[in-house]
Amino acid sequence: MFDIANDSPTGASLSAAIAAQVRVRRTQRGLSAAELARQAGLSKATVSALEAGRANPTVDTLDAVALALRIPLTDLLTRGTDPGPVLLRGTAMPDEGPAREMLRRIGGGRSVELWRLRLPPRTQVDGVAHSPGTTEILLVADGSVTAGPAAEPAELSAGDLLAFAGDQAHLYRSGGDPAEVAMLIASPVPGTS
Amino acid sequence: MFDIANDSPTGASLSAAIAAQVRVRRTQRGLSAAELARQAGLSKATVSALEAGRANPTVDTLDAVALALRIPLTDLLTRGTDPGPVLLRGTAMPDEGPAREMLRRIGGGRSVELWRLRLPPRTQVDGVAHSPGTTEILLVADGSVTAGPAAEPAELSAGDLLAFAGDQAHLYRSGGDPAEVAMLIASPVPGTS
DNA sequence: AACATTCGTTCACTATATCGAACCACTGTC
DNA sequence: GACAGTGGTTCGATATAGTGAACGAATGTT
Repeated sequence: MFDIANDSPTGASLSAAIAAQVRVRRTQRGLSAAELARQAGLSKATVSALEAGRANPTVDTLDAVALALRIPLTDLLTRGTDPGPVLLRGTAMPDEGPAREMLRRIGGGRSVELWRLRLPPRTQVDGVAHSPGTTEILLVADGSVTAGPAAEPAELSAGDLLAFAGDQAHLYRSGGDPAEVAMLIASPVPGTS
Repeated sequence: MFDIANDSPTGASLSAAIAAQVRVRRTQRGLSAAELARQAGLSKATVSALEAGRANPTVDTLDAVALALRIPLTDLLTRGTDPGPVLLRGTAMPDEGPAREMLRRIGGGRSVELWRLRLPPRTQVDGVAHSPGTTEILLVADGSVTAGPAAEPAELSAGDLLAFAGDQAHLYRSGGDPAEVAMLIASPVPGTS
């Protein structure tokens, strides 16, 4: 069965992520912790605990911090994601009721390209390795293809979905029939870091 | 001057926004408040207060709720819904040779989520309006669906691709057969400008 | 040198977010 | 009817997030 990777593993790592975010964005802005506390209308103790990762702040305090840092609230909650490939077969979902499940979130600062790839029978296309951090997502619309990292390609048929890191050698190869694939390339924008 | 538009106008409305989000996403998932509390490991009182908009939850509780709802934590904090319809219909590819064609490029500074949506026959799911600037891309893997902006949905069948602005009311509705849709949500990261 | 600021942490106290239980409304089921 | 189960709200009790003050350490000022 498919264990869909949720990027929220533990609550503990959440406060750690918040701590890192706050500290980074604060120093980026050239603020001292005391000054941040002042501008946010919080006590120094709160900010100190926040950045030490031993806090479980309320949304109000987080909002105050975000406002003082001039960043959107959600930016403080982005956790580091370093996923492996996601392979989703056509029948992976449970049977009952309507279902909507997130398979993967790709961090901010991305440029997204949407491609459509058509392969005549028995054709192979070698994908160029993109810049580090690039994620490719394939959705097989018709036919069947062998695609993915060159080291470990996957057999896909219509309805299958594959997400993998695009910063390595990869390929798309059709079988006996023509194949159509929707491809999405999410690459990091070089400037945001 | 550049006052970075924080999507948190007032601190008070924040809890209201969270309340609305939680309630909508919960009913969408067909959960009762009691069941949500159970799955999230919270007390019914907490969930009740949350949905009543008279709570200032900690990130841990919010995270628990988001996890139980199978949605990213930040989705509970998004607020503001603006229109701006854009529709792109993926049609047939040319016939000869291998082809790789870029259909659309979405500007940088995006966060990308990959979802899978499964619809039993004759089922409608109302999509929650995402933050402004969000783009949704649907690829119908199986069956046929009527999807898109609520004001102007499109008829899609297997292999069809639809991209539209997700920051408005939208829907996914299946016909007589069950449908499977891969859904991609590209949302702007407001910190980058 | 002594003094004044500012920074960041730690501590007891207060405010409050969460819990557990009680409660009422509603829906079956016998 | 009585009864058991679920859903949602309200209310004290409790755990804890936040505060305010004190502290040592740096740094600058006279």
